[in-house]
Parts: sequence; C-alpha cells; structure tokens
Amino acid sequence: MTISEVSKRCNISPDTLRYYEKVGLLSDVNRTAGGIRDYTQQDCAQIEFVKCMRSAGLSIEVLQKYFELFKRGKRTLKARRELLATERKALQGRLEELQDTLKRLDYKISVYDKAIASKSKELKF
Amino acid sequence: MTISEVSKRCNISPDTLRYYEKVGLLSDVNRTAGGIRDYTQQDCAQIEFVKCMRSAGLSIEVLQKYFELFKRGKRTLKARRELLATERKALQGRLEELQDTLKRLDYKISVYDKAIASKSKELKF
DNA sequence: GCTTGACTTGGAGTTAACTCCAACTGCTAC
DNA sequence: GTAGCAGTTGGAGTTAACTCCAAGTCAAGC
Repeated sequence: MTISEVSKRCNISPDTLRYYEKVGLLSDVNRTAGGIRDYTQQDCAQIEFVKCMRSAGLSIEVLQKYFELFKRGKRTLKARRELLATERKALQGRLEELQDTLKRLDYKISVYDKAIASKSKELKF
Repeated sequence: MTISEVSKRCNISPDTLRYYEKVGLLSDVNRTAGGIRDYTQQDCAQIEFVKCMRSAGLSIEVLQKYFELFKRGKRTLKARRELLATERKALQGRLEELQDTLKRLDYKISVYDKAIASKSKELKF
C-alpha cells in the first residue's frame, strides 16, 4: 500500500504518517526499489493502534517508549505490560472525570431550560 | 481573595488565571485601590467551571464564545443552552470512544498476560 | 525523451494553551 | 524611609503535535 492509500484508509494525513515513522511509532516501513514506502496490513494495524491510543490521550512520548521497548524484544514484555497498565489507569481516571463533567453539563443545561421556560431569570454564569 | 489564594485553592497558576481573564473567561475581576485583583466566591465558582470544562476538552475559544454570549444578557439564554448542548454531545462522543479504547487496552493487557505466562511468545506490537 | 503526478527529504512554520520574564508598583515591617 | 515581597503589565518564549514547503526523484503514458 502507498502512503496515500493508507492515508485515506486510516484517515491520517501522509505528513502525519511520515512524522509517526520518523519519531519511531512505526518500525521501518518497507520501501519499493525506488524508495517509496510500501505499507503492509501489519503496518496498518499498528497505525490504527497508534491512532486509537493517541485519540485516547496517550502522548507521542509514551508511545515512543512502548515501541522502543518493543524493539528490544521479548525480555521487555513485562515492562510493556506495565506501561499499558499505567496508561489504562490514567485513561480510566480521565473517563471518570469526563463522566462527572457530563453530569455537570446535563445539570447546567437543565438549569438553562428552567430559566428559558420561566421567561425572566438570568444565571450567574 | 488574592490571586495566589485563588491559585492555591483552585490549583491553577496565577499566570493562567491572568491569562483566562485576559481572553475573557472571567468577566472583570474586582481590584483593590492599589490595583490588585480581589476575587469573589462567584469568581472562584466560575474559575472552577472553566477548569472543569477545559479538562473535559472544551476549547478556550468555545468558552470565550459562551462568556461573550453571557455578556449580551438574557436574550442569549437559548444560544448559550445550545452551545452547551453541542459541547455535551461532543463530550459524550469522546466518552464513548474512550470507553472503547479502555476495552481495547484491557484486551491488549490480557494478551500480554498470556504471552508472559506462556514464556515464549512475542506479539506483533 | 519529456510531461505529469505521486512520492521523497530535511527543515521551517503553525496552533493552542499556557508559561515566563523584565520592569515596575505598592503595602508592611522594621 | 527603605528592604522585601506579592502583585501588576505587555509581550516574548515554550511545548506538543502536527503541517507545510521547496527542491528533488521516479514511474507511467504519450
């Protein structure tokens, strides 16, 4: 697959794909004789993983660490597991926080609905 | 309350508090005769609101818009309600995405646990 | 063999949201 | 009345994560 195909399929710009590769989030993509990137299904799966983790708030730095450990082979299995567990924990924390904020927004919207219905009140903010 | 008191209480740096005020996320904080900011309970509540919304991913820009509408008074009640409803929807979307990612991380961690237990496997990534 | 269009690179530029800085002011304690 | 500290300002600097650009290469079609 060429970079533009992967770009469309994963909905990530070619620039970002090259950037991810440069900073170590995609281990050495194959090249054609002419030097053009030729992505495998595997590469795509990894890109999807990176995309998913990024959108969940994992930093580039953490993902770099993860793939660095990966390159060092089997003996880093535990370290990688722990890294993921740490991020999982952080993610869960964020999730709970967002849930609270969602509730708060719901409440605030209900207060607005009342204010709008009673045609007179203004709110504090 | 002085800026450093509010800073401690809300766990936001004085610089950030001044920044929020400058960009319109805190409508005109009172000053002492000497020109020093004197925050009210109200101000604090608003700061907490901003902090909460920021941590949930609402942009400075959206919050600016919200407080701009606020300044225009009661006739913008509906517009503000709609703005909040829009952000609520977006937040819910993010929440669902994060929930999926949490599941994915859990699965991945379980795969790691198996690989570690069976003392031989390596993963794809 | 030349045009065209997708690809390559290194490096510069952008954006959001702070964060820091220098120079200054104004209470408070001695 | 002056040292020292908390506060003030406008504006510059930082950070993460892209995003863009110029100059060059390559394969395919005419």
